[in-house]
Amino acid sequence: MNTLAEENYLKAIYHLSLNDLNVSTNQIAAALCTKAASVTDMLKKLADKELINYERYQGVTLTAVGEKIALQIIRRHRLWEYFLVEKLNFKWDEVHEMAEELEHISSVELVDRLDKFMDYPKHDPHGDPIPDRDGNFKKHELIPVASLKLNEAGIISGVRDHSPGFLQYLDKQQLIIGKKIKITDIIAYDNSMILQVETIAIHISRDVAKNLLVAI
Amino acid sequence: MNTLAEENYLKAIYHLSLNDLNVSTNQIAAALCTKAASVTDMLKKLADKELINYERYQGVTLTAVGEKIALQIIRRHRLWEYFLVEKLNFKWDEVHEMAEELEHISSVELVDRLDKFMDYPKHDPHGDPIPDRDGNFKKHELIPVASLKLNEAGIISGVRDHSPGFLQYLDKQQLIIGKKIKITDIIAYDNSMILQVETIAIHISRDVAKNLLVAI
DNA sequence: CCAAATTTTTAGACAAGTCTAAAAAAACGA
DNA sequence: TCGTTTTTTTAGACTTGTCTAAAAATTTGG
Ligand SMILES: [Mn+2]
Ligand SMILES: [Mn+2]
Ligand SMILES: [Mn+2]
Ligand SMILES: [Mn+2]
Repeated sequence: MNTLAEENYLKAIYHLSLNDLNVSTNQIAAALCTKAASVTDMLKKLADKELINYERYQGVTLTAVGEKIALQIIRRHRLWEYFLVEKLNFKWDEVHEMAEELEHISSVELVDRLDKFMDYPKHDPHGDPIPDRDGNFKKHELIPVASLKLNEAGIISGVRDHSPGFLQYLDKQQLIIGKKIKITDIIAYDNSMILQVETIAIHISRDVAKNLLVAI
Repeated sequence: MNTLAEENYLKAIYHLSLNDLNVSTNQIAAALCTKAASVTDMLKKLADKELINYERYQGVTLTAVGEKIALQIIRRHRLWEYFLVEKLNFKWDEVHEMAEELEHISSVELVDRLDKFMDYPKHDPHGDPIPDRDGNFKKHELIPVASLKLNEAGIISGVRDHSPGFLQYLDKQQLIIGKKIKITDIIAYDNSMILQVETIAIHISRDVAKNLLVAI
């Protein structure tokens, strides 16, 4: 239906739209590791297909149709990640690149059966919500650990940084999705924090605290 | 590593090599639904990469490296087909097109884990052998039902025609992989046959008998 | 064995997606 | 406000893979 390149553009625009209402050419180029000139070319094609709203120099938004397609691709990506972790026993830092390929497998029936096979998971291994076949999902309100106050508690529910390095670090520290944490100290000097996780105390930097998300 | 188009050419050449030692340009064009001129172009590229042995007008054979790649793709195709049937409950006539896409997912680790997850199946849903990670497989000697004589028996173990229509027909007639059959009559007029399958007698045409394979 | 039919290759073109370099528009800032 | 910087678009080129039409090589059969 759409080419692999088109799907990647739509997905990138969707993700960027979560932070900025209007997405710029340069933002897209950075997200896809391509050049602004290439992006402009593709934006014209996507606009012709009415998947995005685009006026020269004005940035873009997804149309309803474009957003629906983006959500289908994100659904596939997250379901495959869940499959790789839960069924094939990959670690959560190993699955993204494979999912980047698998998300382009086109069969709708396949992804629906995969969803059923895994009993309709609501979140991927990184805590991100999995849209249902109609593109609907509940966006849970998560906050960074960095914004918790002393003695406040939360349940680890997501990450802002999806890089393997960060995920591996969290794994090693036992900072895993679902675990309950509590802020037992905040070091004023560098804003680093000490968390109580089950019976252990863990010291994390401000950078880590900003990229680790909890539900409260 | 190799492009999608290159992988499809190598796979096609491999399959055609099973019937003819030297594979012709036109055979490849027919197999891939493309034109002879396009095939010639691609053969030059594959020869440059030393994946095929090619001299103008002489047809092609796979090099050892080319064959290894072809077998990896066939391994992926058949493992995914097995997954789709055994885990996602697709029917054997529904899986080929999806496997045509899935076979190009590049991760070696993924396919090895999938293999393990399914407990190392030896044959795909159509009875075709699944190469192991090194490309090795046992080629069982199958013969068409058409070459059986009166009162000879065999176990349904494969098909020569993989089209959905043929597979659906076999399903409906209960002519399923693993079932034991015995020739109880051969009608001289049109060479059609009557098979005993468990408690029922089934009348099949010569065409069907030629495309249904048994182990004896 | 040679003319005709068939197969294969070459030549030239096109679409998708990318790039660099340069021009145009927009945004910034003194 | 107006010159400078940044962003975006255009222009032109390249790669991959495809096509049609025509030329060249091979095969076939009388
Ligand atoms: Mn991912
Ligand atoms: Mn994820
Ligand atoms: Mn198949
Ligand atoms: Mn098969």
